[in-house]
Amino acid sequence: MTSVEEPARTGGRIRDAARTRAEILDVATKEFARAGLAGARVDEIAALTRTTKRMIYYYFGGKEQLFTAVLERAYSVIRQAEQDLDVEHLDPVAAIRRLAELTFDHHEAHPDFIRLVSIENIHEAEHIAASEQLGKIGSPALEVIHRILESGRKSGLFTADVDAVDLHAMISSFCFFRVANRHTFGALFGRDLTAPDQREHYRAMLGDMVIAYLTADRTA
Amino acid sequence: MTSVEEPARTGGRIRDAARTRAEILDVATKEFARAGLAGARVDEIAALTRTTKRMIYYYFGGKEQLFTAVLERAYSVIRQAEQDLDVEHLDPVAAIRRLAELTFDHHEAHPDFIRLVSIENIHEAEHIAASEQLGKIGSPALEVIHRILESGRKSGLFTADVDAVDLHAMISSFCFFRVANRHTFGALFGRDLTAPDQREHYRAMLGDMVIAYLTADRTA
DNA sequence: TCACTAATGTACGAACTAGTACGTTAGCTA
DNA sequence: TAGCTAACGTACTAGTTCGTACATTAGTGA
Repeated sequence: MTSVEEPARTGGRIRDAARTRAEILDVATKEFARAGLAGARVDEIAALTRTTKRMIYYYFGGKEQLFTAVLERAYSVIRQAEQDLDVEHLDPVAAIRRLAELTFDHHEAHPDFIRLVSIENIHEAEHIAASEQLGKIGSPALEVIHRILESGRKSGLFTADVDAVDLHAMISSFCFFRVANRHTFGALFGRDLTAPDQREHYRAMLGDMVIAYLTADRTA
Repeated sequence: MTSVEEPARTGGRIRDAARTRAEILDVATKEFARAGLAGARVDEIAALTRTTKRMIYYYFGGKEQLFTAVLERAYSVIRQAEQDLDVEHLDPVAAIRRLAELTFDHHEAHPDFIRLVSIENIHEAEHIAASEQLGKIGSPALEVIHRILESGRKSGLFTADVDAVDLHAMISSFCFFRVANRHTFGALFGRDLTAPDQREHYRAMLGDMVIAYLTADRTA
């Protein structure tokens, strides 16, 4: 998610509002993810950019607004990935599995996003609530899930009476926990949930779990 | 988890090491859960007790050690609940469901514990790692799960080739996410995962999910 | 009952930290 | 090319925050 590419610096002061803003966001993302909202230091964020603290206040207004901007950009990444997903050509079982894997892959690839969301939950989602961009926009994945569920039930494949939001929660919980809680889980049980050689194991486990739930024999 | 009962104060200074220590722990638990390690204030914790900041340093040494002590006590609660669980008389399916419900109930009843664990993960479990009491002690639930899985597989009921730690992760992820991420989930999707009238719905969903996974038809 | 120590209280300081007042300049536009 | 403004830098402050030096006393054991 690094947005700043060119370190082009010719000597004198360079002016590039977009680049300065993006660089602050990049650094702030790492810093907030590392230390939390209260733990992150505005001075430290500024020091890690090419510019000064003054610019953080100039572009974002303050520490909290900067955090909100960081969150907004982090959420836009997964939303884009969900939007780019194409599962219309797949059968319901394969489609759900594909969608679950998308969440699995995204969360694994973006641990900073996971940390930011954890931190935002400590703050009871007040920044999301205050954000025009993030408030109750839902997720592109929800509509996709909804359509797959419809089709799966119609064909008799899916027996579960579950709605899209709950299924999304089920998928997210597994993917989120695996990344977010890997430290305490590893420290307590001696197992690294994100060990590379176990990746396929957990990826398959997620799919198996969701499909088993959706297709379970419910005649008993 | 409140340990301090008697506010007995006769006028002069009262000395009760155990009570003072416990009161600090009670207040610190709430404060750390509310604001995180960096966000919590030692002065604020002290102000909410009957004693002074000096006592925090006297009994715990510092802010970080106090946080570790808070974590240790919080973990001891769920460990005790797991130890008290008796599922030996149940069939494997009922036993697993009962165990999952125990985690579900505990996490719902102890949101502060969930927040503390989230916070500890932001700090990459460094306090657990440094704690003699918490380092790799595992969980009483693991042995229970192990025995149930053995028995379920032997009887042919369970088809899944899963080990106790992974199943524990599956159960925990659902229960943990539901409480830890309820704020962002609610803000984004407009659904309160911890709404009291949905409690039984999610409790059943967890059990259905785990049992479906364990008993799925894997002949195909 | 006397002395000793664990337990407690007070007051303070050094370092940090978010935010801002004020000054400067690059680069665009008329 | 003159001047205007968005973009940027410096230096500072008011308030906070962790931690501690020092003083005090309740309760216990000899």
